Amino acid sequence: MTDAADETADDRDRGGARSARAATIYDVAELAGVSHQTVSRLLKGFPGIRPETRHRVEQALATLDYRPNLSARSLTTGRSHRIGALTYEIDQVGPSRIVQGAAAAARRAGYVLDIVTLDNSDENGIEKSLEVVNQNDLAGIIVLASSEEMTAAFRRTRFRVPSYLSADEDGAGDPATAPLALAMDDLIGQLYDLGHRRFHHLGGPANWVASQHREAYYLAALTRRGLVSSGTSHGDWSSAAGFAAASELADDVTAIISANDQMALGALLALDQAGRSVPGDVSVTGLDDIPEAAFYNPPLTTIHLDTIAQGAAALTRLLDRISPGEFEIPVAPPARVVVRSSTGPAPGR
Amino acid sequence: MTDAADETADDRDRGGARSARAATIYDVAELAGVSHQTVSRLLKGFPGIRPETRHRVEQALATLDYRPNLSARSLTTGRSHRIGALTYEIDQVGPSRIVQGAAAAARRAGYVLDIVTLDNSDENGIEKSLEVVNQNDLAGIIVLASSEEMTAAFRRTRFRVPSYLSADEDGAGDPATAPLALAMDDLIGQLYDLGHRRFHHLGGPANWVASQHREAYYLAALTRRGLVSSGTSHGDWSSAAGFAAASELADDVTAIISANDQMALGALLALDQAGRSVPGDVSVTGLDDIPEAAFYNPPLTTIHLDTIAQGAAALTRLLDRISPGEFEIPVAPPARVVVRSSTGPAPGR
DNA sequence: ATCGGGGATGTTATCGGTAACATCAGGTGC
DNA sequence: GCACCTGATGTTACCGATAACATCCCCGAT
Repeated sequence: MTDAADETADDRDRGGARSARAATIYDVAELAGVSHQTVSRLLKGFPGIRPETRHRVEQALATLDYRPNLSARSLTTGRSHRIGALTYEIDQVGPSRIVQGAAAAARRAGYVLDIVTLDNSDENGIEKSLEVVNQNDLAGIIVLASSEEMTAAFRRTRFRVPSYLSADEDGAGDPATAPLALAMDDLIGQLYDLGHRRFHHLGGPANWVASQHREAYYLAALTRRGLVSSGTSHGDWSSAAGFAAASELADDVTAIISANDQMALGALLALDQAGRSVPGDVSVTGLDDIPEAAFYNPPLTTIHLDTIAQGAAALTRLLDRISPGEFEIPVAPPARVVVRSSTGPAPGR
Repeated sequence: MTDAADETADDRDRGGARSARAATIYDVAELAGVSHQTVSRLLKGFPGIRPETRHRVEQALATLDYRPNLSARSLTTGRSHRIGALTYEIDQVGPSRIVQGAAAAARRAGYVLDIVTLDNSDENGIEKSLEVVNQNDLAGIIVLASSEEMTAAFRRTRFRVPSYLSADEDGAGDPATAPLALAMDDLIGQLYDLGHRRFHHLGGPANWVASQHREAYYLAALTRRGLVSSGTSHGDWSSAAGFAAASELADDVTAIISANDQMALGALLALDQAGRSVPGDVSVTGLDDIPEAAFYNPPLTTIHLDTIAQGAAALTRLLDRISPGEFEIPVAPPARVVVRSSTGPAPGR
């Protein structure tokens, strides 16, 4: 017996309880003494209905506790209100907040998200998952976190509904214009001004679009200052990966730029165990600004991203594709550097 | 323009592309020269079809790339394959993994999860959300993280489909038998053996069922040993709350038992800033064993919970209610104590 | 040769909505 | 006073599947 699955006996009784059969517009029509079409019209907000008739129908609606049958509705209208969302690793804080934002945006627009989590370990999971979402009758398909493989599979697949491939939390990937690139440049610039010259990057998985963008921004910011990166270690976004990477760091590196906060946490611990002080000997930065980052020890300097807003924006773009012009695409606040205590002057300055 | 919403021009082209109209069983039937019913039978695995006919139909199926219209199917069968899931705060690691487990279990059984995230700030959000899920035609409704208010609202509501109220990650709440209670007793016992006598609890929100259970287990474990708790500080599961609570801790407390790992992280930082060493002066424990907990500084002693399995188990119980006997309810591995470096002998021992 | 039976397949009704068209009553114009 | 228009409402068809019932055909038993 599992904890989560547990319940009181009371629950059990209530859980099974339910009304016999849901009322249809025909039931309502009969009770109100009108035709089912009149009911349908009223439900759709059609204006030309006599006040008295309207009242009778509304009464009947309430009496029978009418709820529309969505299957029937989407059968006739030919469009459902479900959106298929593909994502990796929903338990990672970044992606999960993106999903949260997307789900909220969908709900506001009267849609629901059908979330399909991809299993990292499954080789042909992508194709299979794309197949699954494509089978169901969806209003649209959105990919919220993408790898190279995902991108390729997505391009190959012919979807029968509008689809949208979000480039993860990073964006266009253009180091000159992407908001995150600007923030990254700002971050590197601040460290440069503090005297740092040897930088190392803790990247995400090499095949993730987000990793690629983040690394590109990092490299661009270095190049702009005439610096060459000490190297990039690719991890899997986990603290364990950050720990491992930081354990075998070159001695001359004074600044570690991590592609997310969790890996930075691992790096923090590895450095501490190696007897190197942060920020005395090495400065460490994160990316995302998850809520915990402010409570790492030392509190983490990072780049704040509004992932919820990004998820909402991505979903709204899909909605715009489903019914153009109907939705206003929100502008997310730009990424910004948050300076805390994990960064400081380069040693010897 | 938001990062997440961004894409290459290439995406844009493909995104809009889609086939004109999906093939129906009638299209397939016509192409194969049979009746639509024959197609339907074949799709349902009806055995009595001549091999030659079967072949023709399968050919047509493939040619037209047939996909069933789920709306039509659930309209006739009278049952959908969507499950409404209500949860708080999907960005918290614990709940989000529960959702992940539930979603995976649902998908395996051929259902999809329609996730509704409750807004904490919204006072009557619960009623409204219950209303929303109850409106849609769902196969079942599950509540994955519950507060007292949620529990009450759930009991008041008359659902038209099977419903299930998971008692969050904790379970029955019986301090004598719940697996988590056993682990908590083990944890307290180990600290007791290390000489700790003054314990303080960092609890979750007072109205959360999970908080109540966790605190009850904590108190029961103390009582069993003739101890009295120094007190409970109720936080909102966040590191910030843990930080605040630990900042005003009584001097004689030597062990802080947090109800989740994030709050423990906050406590760790607060103690460090107050000049109290962990575990030299104070021992700190978490709960959940999120992946990052092993990389806190010091690495956190905590109770490992398989939240993904719990989510799957909870969902399977709902499925069992939807179609009894068809699903096997998995048994999740029990909770267990994971000793790391944030705990040690009480000072002066 | 005829009838019965059962396997393979076809026909029709149905689910609960929406859309298109039909009807009906009352008021207006001439 | 009658044709006509229009606003309110009713009727019918249809979406794409499944279920129930009907039919057809072939084969063996009598």
